Amino acid sequence: MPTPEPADERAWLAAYDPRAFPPIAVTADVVALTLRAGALHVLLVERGAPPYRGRLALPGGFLRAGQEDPAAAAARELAEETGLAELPRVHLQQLGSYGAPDRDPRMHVLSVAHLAFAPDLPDPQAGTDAAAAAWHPVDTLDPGTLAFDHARILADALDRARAELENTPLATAFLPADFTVPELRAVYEAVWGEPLHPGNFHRKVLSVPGFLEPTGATTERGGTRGGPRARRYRPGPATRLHPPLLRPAPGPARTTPPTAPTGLPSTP
Amino acid sequence: MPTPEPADERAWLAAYDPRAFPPIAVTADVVALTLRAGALHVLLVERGAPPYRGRLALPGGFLRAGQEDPAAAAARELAEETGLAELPRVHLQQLGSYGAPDRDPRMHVLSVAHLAFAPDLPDPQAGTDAAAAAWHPVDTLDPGTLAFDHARILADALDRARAELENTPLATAFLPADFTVPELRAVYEAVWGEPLHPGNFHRKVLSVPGFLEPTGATTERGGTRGGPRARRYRPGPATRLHPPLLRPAPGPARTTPPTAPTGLPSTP
DNA sequence: TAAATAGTGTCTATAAGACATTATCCA
DNA sequence: TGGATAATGTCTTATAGACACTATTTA
Repeated sequence: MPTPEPADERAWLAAYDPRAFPPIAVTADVVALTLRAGALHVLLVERGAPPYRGRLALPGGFLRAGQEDPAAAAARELAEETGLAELPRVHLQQLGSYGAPDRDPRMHVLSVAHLAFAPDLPDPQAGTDAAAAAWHPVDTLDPGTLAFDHARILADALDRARAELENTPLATAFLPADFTVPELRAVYEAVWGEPLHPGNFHRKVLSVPGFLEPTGATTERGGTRGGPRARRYRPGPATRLHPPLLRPAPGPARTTPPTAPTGLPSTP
Repeated sequence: MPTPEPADERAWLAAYDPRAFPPIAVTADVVALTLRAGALHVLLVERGAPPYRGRLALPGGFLRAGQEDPAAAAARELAEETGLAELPRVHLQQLGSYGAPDRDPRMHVLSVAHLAFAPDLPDPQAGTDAAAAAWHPVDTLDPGTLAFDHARILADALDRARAELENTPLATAFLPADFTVPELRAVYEAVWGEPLHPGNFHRKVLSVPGFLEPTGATTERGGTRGGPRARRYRPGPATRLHPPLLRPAPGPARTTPPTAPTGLPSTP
């Protein structure tokens, strides 16, 4: 710790007693993504109090100091907003923290943003705390309507999700405990926003060791418009995909992605 | 940003009055990595006050509430600890936040960890605030000696750095403004901890569009043990490497990496 | 029966890795 | 002159993607 200068007395004191510092509030926010009818949806709440009253925002709330870490707070907030007492098969991971001093007009608030992926979740229950929450399709959503810097957080979350689909078995988090290869392909197509070659995708996902394990069962019926029954699989033990499932090249030479390279805020 | 409604100020102020909640302190910590004599080093400080007095820790400090975001605080702390008034060519990015309630015995402290990469930096100046700071080789460092949960943060940082080398031009952040391909290879070998094939590496990095740009110049002298002069390059405009520079396969089928897939803490 | 789809086969261009070769420079 | 090294070339194997094809099921 730096030696104090006279002008820095308060900082010096705080180095030994953090309680002497002016407070910063800490929240846990959640970008909850799910697939509904083949389209990617995000859970948003309508704010009932200022600031940004009436605007859409990511679900979230303040950490219970001394009681929970950010991940636990995010899980709690998600359960409250969806009205689900228990969160089945929800994959939760940290996205990053957003702490610009003026991002909340009330005071300095640092938000630890999380990503949550889940299979098709029901609509939030009416008549509960979650009454103001609803699933919104991400591709028809106007980012300008979001409160605070939540448009930026959502954009980073989508970037992160798209990137993780390449290197981790994350896509299985959008599906029930067992699923078919075409269903898995639908996840990739919905998140990446582009069609994939059915045949090549099929061969490729099955060639990644530890990604999928056959259950031995097949679907009860064929596709709604015909076709044979598909084999069912469950997620394998792999936590990284080797080799990765790379996205189709977005162009001859893409050199400038829309946001930060890692999906996290960075400074030069 | 729309302005908040000047509604019932006391109502929401009371709801969010920091004194109504047990406070959470926010720090910005930095995992600063540099290459010295071909080996990866991390900047650590010896703590001069409890808790963990005398133990090694990552440099960091409390955020100035209402004045700076985590990235700015991290840059400030790094400058203070290295004794450098200015940080030349330092690449700073957020790693993730660590907020377990008991990670600091004094109170609930949330740490926003950052990664900093820089070319060979000088030793911290004696006689300054940075007197207690020093560079430590990461491969001979005993993680058990680190204070708080900094061993975990360091491990996550190294995982992140190793992964980013595959997909981003991050390696150039360890080198001066212009460099040679063998120097770049030395960065990859030091961070990944394994030798790379010189010929194949050379051809591969030059094949990635936007990664390297020739300056037209060469080194003044050949290698210390002979060999021709090497051509010099500067970083190109690419922010993502297409195709990525994948690490040599760590084994026939690695299914369980040491920590979280993304280098960020996650919960099931 | 017609259409759609699961799953497999085949071919080609490209890339990765092992290895060899040449040219250049230091001691 | 010998040894080390930058840079390039060659060869083999693996992979990605385009496309074709068969089998199965629904309407």
